[in-house]
Amino acid sequence: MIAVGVVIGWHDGGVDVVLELSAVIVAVRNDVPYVLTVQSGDKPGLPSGVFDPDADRSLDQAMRRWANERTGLQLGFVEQLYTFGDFGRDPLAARQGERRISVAYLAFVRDGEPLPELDAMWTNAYDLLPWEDRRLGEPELVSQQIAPALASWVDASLDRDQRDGRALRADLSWGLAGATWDPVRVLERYELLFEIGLVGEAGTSAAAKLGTTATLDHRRILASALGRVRGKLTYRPVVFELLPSTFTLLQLQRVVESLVGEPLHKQNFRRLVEGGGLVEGTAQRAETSSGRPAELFRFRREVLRERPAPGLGLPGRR
Amino acid sequence: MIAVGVVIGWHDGGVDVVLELSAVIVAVRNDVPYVLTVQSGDKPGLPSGVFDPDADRSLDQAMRRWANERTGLQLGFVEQLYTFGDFGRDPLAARQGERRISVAYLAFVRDGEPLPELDAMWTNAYDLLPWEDRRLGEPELVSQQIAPALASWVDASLDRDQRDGRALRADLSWGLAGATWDPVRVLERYELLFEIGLVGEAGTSAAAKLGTTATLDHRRILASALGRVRGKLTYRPVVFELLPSTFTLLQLQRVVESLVGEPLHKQNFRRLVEGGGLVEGTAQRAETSSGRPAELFRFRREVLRERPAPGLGLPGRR
DNA sequence: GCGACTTGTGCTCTAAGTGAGTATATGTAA
DNA sequence: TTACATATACTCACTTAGAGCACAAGTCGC
Repeated sequence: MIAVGVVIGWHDGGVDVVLELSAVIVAVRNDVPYVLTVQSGDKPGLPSGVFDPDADRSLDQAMRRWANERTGLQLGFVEQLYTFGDFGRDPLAARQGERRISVAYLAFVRDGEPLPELDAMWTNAYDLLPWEDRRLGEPELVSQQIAPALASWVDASLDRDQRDGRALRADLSWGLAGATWDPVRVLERYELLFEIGLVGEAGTSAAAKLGTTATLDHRRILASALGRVRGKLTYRPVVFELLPSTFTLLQLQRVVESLVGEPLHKQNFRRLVEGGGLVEGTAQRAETSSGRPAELFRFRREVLRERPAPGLGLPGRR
Repeated sequence: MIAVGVVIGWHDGGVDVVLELSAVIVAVRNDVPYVLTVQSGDKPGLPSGVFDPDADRSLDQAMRRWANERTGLQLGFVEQLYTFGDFGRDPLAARQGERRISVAYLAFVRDGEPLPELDAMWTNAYDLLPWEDRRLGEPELVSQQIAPALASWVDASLDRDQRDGRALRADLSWGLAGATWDPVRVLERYELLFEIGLVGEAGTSAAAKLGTTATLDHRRILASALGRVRGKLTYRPVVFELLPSTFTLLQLQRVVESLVGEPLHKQNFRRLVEGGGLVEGTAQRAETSSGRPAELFRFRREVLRERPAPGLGLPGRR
């Protein structure tokens, strides 16, 4: 038996286990959250590769090195997301008798980083998950396609119990029937769409596939990542890893909005951010095209010392 | 080459990769948070085992099945925690040319579940992490051993920058110098203790080893788990997975306190929990030994529909 | 039966935080 | 100079959180 690449896993009658790393690398530019993707066959996918135990002392380190080698990017914030190991997540590998277990990572790079080489490119995260962008209000595809599909899925229940369960899930994750839309529940929403066959990955040949279909379960991984980012924003000052060292408050707000997918109240956002001690003004002003020029701010590291969970406890919408 | 057990990983000049699962199984009884441990040599460790790709379709499922086979327990809430893969986390395996990657899970079982068979036993989580229990105020070992050790570690810095960095880390994670103690930062605290050699796992032969030493990095895993539990409590109604179907508000409060490691304000706790619609009274009262008998409450499932993040947004201490 | 004690439960008061605006400042472009 | 656009200050009503008082309803010892 000869190892091809790094064959990890060998098991009597059964399948091999291969451990790989996947990365959701995020950058924001012009109010658009981008994810680094590579072309994988005819579909986009996340950069991923087999973990080499000889090269790295830790998974985090493996992540950084490998991302750098592969794309030339210098990662800022890096955090492990989740380990995906469902049977069937990689049918191709399965056919070759492999079980691919993927440790997914979330990473940020600042706008302005050199463009990645190779076949990698930046893809608008909302091309992949269009229903998550509500900055201009609820997108049409929610009311026109998703809501009706959810309704008929609920109706197709076999009994009362199942019906209640389905209705609850649908309402909760999509903020229907009086429930509040929770920006964080990205994964729940994706999984529901998967279940009712509205995304290409589900294998349904229906015409109504929402968003750009990605390889394997990479959109699911992206959904986890987006949910994590949205949650993290509120209790850790991670946005600043996406911004240049100085920025205007509106810039900051736009980046947050692009990630959260909802518009924020400008004055209150400013109050939270300034009052919360997250930023401090430099005396400089930004050069501007129209309107009153804004002051440039910088992140205040000291805030970490003062407050237990210094995030942008998001102000209400609008 | 013959597989012994499940050899996962085979690689030219290098080490094999073995994927395993570890479980932090939590139950609360008599105001004590217990963790299921197995004896591993002379030290306690978390139950863990190699992942068998042939047996299970998903890691979660593998977790449940395997925990049930191994301990006879029926798990309630189950959640993936983190994947640990640092070089050196399992020196024994390393000597045999293996790299053991462990996917750690957090799980709850209700008090009253049959005691596990085999060599498994319930261990007080605060025997392993004694500095995390502040229900009776800050434990002595913090002021007597940890704080001084941290201080001299800070003093031993090479330059100003390092000193500032160390001081910040110490203050933040331990709530010193005006910072607030954050119950969630369990992992940060453990890692700091590890770094300054106050825990047995660090290999230091010093007399001042705090808490019961566990095998490998299992205490680190436990620390992640405890941090996760504490965080989760505030925004998801997970405590109820640890309680019987009906309970008094004080019982509920005690369970929360035991996990959070801090005393809570009784009246405000009640207000939060009742006012937040998390529970509803049954008309029954609990049989009591002394004092006015309390009403029995049950968890209100409907709260999920009403509020976006129904946790016990902990009331202030005391 | 009565008071001491224990636990449960209702309510108040204050400070701080949030949502939603109005008003004013300070720039650019026609 | 006016129209416009953005930045920034400030207000006000309302909700939530921290802290504590007061009273209710049991048990226990005498």
